[in-house]
Amino acid sequence: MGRAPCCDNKSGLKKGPWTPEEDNLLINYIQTHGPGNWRNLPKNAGLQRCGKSCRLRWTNYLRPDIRRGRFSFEEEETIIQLHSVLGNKWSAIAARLPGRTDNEIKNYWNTHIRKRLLRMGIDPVTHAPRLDLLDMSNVLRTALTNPAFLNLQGLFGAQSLVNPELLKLAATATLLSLKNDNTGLISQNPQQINGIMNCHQVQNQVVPPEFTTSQLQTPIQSNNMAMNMSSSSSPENSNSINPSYFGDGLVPQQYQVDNLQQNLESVYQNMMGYGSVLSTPLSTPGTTTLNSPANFANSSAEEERDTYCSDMFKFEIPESLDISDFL
DNA sequence: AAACCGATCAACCGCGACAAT
DNA sequence: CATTGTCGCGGTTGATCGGTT
Repeated sequence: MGRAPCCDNKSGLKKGPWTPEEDNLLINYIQTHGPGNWRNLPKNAGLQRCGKSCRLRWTNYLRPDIRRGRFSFEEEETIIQLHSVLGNKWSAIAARLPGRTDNEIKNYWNTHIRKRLLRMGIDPVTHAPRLDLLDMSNVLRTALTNPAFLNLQGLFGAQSLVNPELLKLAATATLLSLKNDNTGLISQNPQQINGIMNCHQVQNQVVPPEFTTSQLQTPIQSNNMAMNMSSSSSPENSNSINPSYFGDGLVPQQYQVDNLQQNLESVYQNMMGYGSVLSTPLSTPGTTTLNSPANFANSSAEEERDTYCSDMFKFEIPESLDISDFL
């Protein structure tokens, strides 16, 4: 089955990095005879290499039309767009990027673009949002406990990649969690929380009146629960939410926080459309936790490209979630 | 100064596709 | 049709380098 390896560890065949002398031999031979017949080329050119190694060296490094240097924004955008369509078809992608080799693109993807997409919450395999609700809650919690860290306008702001629905669910879950914890963080940080809940409203200018159940096919829908939390809370019970939160009032009088949190997760999974990213088999394993505090603290020059790339992954569902009365 | 660590990228390896015989 | 040989692709490795401790 198949063929015998081209480079069968024959004695005398060199491996490893190419020397300038070897490069010159290969270049001179190909300039004279042209590429092709890679199996016989090294013998004819006087190289102690296998044909495969020669072909690789030529196509990936010595070819005169190879374009060296940093990838431009346009090239990077092209790579991402093509990858979303073609997947790991590096040669097909390279065919659309003059002067770039498949190996170069593959390396650049794995060392730069892939990491950037992960940092942006985009699964580099599926090109779909990869938001971990629980991690999001951790981020928000960290923001509340460390206001100096809080730059949510930038975090979720004008170039946000995060589905605003999802963001608000995460924020809500966090707030509910904090409320449940009786940490006092909510009452201590009303401005920050308002910032969390309103930051997307600011950026989108257009804000639908409420988060309607028609947008969600979720367990919450069966409870007739809308996510509009603009009504007043039930001060007498810190673990309950006033029924008026849930829209048409067909919900139980006391909707426990635990149930709401469960439903939030269900909403999240349904909104994502392809199951939870917590368990999606297509998600890249071993990846950096999305939007972890460390990642934000370590913003670097590459963040410029985060902004640049973000337009390709924007969502279009601006919503607000007024929780002012909930505080 | 040395050790360590992560990032980068050239090069290798195995395999599938396909052409030639 | 089966076998063999070549090419090219995609995944992976490992050497090197720069930054950090």
